[in-house]
Amino acid sequence: METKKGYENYDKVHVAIDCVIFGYYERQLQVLLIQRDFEPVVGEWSLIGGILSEDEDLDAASQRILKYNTGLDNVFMEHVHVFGKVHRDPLARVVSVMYYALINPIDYNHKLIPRMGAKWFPINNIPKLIFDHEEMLKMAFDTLKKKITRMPIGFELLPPKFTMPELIQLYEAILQKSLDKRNLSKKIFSLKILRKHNEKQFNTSKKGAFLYSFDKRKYEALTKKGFLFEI
Amino acid sequence: METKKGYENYDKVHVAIDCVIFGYYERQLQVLLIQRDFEPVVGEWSLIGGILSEDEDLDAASQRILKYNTGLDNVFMEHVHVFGKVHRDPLARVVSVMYYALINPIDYNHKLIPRMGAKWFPINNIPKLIFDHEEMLKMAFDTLKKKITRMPIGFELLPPKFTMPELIQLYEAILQKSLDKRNLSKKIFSLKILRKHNEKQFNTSKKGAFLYSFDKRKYEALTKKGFLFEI
DNA sequence: TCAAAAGTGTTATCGCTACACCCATGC
DNA sequence: GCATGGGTGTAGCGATAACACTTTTGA
Repeated sequence: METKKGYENYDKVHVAIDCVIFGYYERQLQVLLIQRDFEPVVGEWSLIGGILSEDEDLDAASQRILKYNTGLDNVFMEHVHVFGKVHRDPLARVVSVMYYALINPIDYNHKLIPRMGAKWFPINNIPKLIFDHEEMLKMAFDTLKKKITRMPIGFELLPPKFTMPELIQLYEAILQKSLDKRNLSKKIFSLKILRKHNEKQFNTSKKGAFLYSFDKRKYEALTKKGFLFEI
Repeated sequence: METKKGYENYDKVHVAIDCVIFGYYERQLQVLLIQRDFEPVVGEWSLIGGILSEDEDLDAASQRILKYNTGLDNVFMEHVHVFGKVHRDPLARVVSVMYYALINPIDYNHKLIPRMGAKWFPINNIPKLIFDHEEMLKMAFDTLKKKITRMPIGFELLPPKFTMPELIQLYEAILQKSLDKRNLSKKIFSLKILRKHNEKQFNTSKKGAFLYSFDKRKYEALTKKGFLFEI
């Protein structure tokens, strides 16, 4: 800390939290965005964000901001990067801590209260964003893609019960390429983190597809061992 | 940003940069630490750190802090995580942005000016550290281990010319296990990012080992393609 | 009976791992 | 000539990727 007694002579800055909130519905990966209602960029779209309070843990702030904007808590959320250019926000010096979050549609259909014009946009049709938010989104999306090829975090984006074709379609939506359903389902099954139910879903086919749910305990046992796979 | 005009009503906090600086000498991975000279933890060891100025880019601050403490610039440095618990520093509210840096011994032997009792510690013999710095170090070390199994960043820790046995020994020091020299050298050679020199180094053997240097251009071409390998 | 999606196994290839001997040199 | 570390090739195995047909059922 160089050669000072305490921090009185050092600057303070605003610390923002910006969240790239991913959701999955209509067979597309979507991102929740909000329309700014204050200067200098009224009406433009931005990531969901907020400012850290002095008496608030950083992780608590990210949960608070997510809850305020979506009504959800206990959401999968992970820090990705920090953005700290001096003039990245023209209003003030703001260092932004960027997270991404994964939300599943059942939860948000029931509980989500979109505030201040929050709206879902498909990942391939994102409007112009303020500041460096496009860079943030790109980085978060890259992180999600990289991560999902190594760990089965996709479940966070699906409802509690889902079918194998849905899971595969989700992976295709995220990785933006088609995947071999035999190989992928084999790989997922081999992890033994799914519980098969004796129900079928008939939304998309006459034959119907079996429903599965995600066994969080087995999953956590795996990740503790540092288990990885690759698509 | 919730529903405010500007940021006047929001808190500001100190933003610190803390660097886990890795070096490699005496066949061991080492970490540069510093002895605090101010309250409340005078005499205890800490990571190299400093406070962000209001008119300074975050990345510039990390470079400044590294240069101030080691005399080096143009160093490989990467953000890992942010630590933001309210009371992590008992003196003040400080959000800390943690980086790790890789330094090679030729550079620091020539230029390093250890300040304020900065000292290298072998990774397996780290003293008690202040605040959450042990957690930071653990996370940085884990990140380094994970990263080096996928990308050949090890060169950053070696002098410009190095031998294959040195490179292998470095990997063993980082991953803390012995590796098959045939398989590892094969893998490195297959990347074609090394230039072989017509000189040998006789430090450690009578036969002598060929010197190589790292072809940064070819390496960057690879990483742009997102190339990965695994040890 | 046809259309549309679900479900399921096998084979070939590739990459990784494991493993041991000769080489060059200084002493 | 011997001790020391440097340098190199191969074979077996496991994992991945490629690939197509049968099942179910509603219309």
